[in-house]
Amino acid sequence: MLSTDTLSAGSNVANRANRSQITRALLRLRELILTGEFEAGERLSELPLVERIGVSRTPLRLALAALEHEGLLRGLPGGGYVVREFTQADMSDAIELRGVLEGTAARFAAERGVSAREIRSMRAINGRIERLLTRTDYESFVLYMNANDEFHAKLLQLARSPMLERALEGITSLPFAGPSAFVLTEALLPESRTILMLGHSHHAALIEAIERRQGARAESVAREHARIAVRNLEVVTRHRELPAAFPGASLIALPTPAEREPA
Amino acid sequence: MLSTDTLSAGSNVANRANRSQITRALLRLRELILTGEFEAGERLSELPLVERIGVSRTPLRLALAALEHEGLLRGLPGGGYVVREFTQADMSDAIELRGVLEGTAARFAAERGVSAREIRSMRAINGRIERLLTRTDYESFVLYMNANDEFHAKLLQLARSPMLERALEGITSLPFAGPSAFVLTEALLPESRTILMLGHSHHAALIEAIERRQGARAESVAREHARIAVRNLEVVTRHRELPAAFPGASLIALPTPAEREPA
DNA sequence: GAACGACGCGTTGCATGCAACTAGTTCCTA
DNA sequence: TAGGAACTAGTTGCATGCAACGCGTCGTTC
Repeated sequence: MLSTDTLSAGSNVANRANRSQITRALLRLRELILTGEFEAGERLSELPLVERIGVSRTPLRLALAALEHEGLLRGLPGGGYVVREFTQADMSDAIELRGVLEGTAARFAAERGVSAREIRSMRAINGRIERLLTRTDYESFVLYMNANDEFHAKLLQLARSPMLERALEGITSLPFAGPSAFVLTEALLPESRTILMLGHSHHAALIEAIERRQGARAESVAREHARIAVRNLEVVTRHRELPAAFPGASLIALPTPAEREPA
Repeated sequence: MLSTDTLSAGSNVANRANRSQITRALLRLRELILTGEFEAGERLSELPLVERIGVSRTPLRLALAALEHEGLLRGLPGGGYVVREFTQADMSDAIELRGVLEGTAARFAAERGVSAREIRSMRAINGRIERLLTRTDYESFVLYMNANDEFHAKLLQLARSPMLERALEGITSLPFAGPSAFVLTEALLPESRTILMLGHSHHAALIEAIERRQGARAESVAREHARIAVRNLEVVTRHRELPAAFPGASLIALPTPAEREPA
């Protein structure tokens, strides 16, 4: 097809940068899904996507399969994929599961022991978070998100368990289940500072529990910490008029049970 | 390739039965890996596999990608796949994680409530398990495995959480992490009956806790239940001369002396 | 003798053509 | 008029050819 000519100059460069057409298709597809470009439940046919994304069917199919494994798509029995939709119960369960797994990470870290150096590193990240709490501009929220993600990544690392990393990755790959999924939405709420400070104190308790090798405490604190996100989810879904909502908000299914399919 | 002619008659029949060449390749590859046909760490090149399995490269690649998501293969940075190897720590962590997630399933079931009918159904399965414990023939062990798998599947179902199902599936897809992974190995041990009876009593406690809506108890019983498998793993790896060992035993990496840590 | 460059082989990534299947529609027949 | 059969459009499944890449080897040159 001729239109690839116009793309190829750019795409071949991005090609090497992105490593492959598969990656390119994966990133673009994920972006399209998460920005609500497709209806929840809409069928994704290959040929239209080929035109839209600019890769051929082979890498596109691999990307679609990857997104199915990731949970954003659902395969149809007769072939083909549809955009998966999530109920609010799905979302809050996913967040609760993140809490369970992060709780296990915290428990492992406490039980297996971490060096004083690593404790200091955690405290340093949490100190950065604390300083960011006093600022209310948009950029500080972005910096907060980064620091928060860093804290959670570091916690996972302290558990020293590749299997746990894999399991947690399977959950946080869902757009609404990550540790910072609701931070930017939260910024719009009046009580946001209170919530963020609560999170900060959870972090501090988590560090202390790990340092003192209190596994059960570390686990339960991490679980409660995740439930902040459950509360945010409930707030956001109650005010569906909020502008940007949150990543993957377009995938939420209408809560009416009558809408459920007979199959 | 000409040899497809000889295969096509048979494979086309199996084709429809297996639903697709991808499924065919997936099942065959998994079988080859788990029976130890490949070395742990061995590179799997596509062309030799095409000859060996009898499907073309396209569905084979899809199957390889699926096995990577499943965790049995590891993708190389330059392309291609190698058979993943697991340390004993990986295996025991995976089992512990199954306990954590099954514990969450048990807690959800207790917190959300299950009908008396479902409690009876669980008791019925556990009753079948109890009756099978008195028999020591091979076939009874197979029946035991089926009933045990059924019990664990039912437990997961009672949690009523698709997200939890997905997360648990990600763990139990590893061959050594499933609830019945070590049953057949265990049959060879002198203390097997004692172990199986312990498992049975765990099941009974689990049912009772769910019935009484004791979430914390249900969770901790399920965790402890999974640790039976950790103990079995330790026994088996200590006696590496055991014949069939367990599914995926060929994937275990030899522990480097540095990894033997003070208990 | 050592180092560097070119060539060849094996490998994966990708694009595309063809076949099979599904669903919807129209037309024919009872 | 109602039911069924055939046709058509759209879709995915699959096989294969080609190109690019990495790597080892061999030859040449300094």
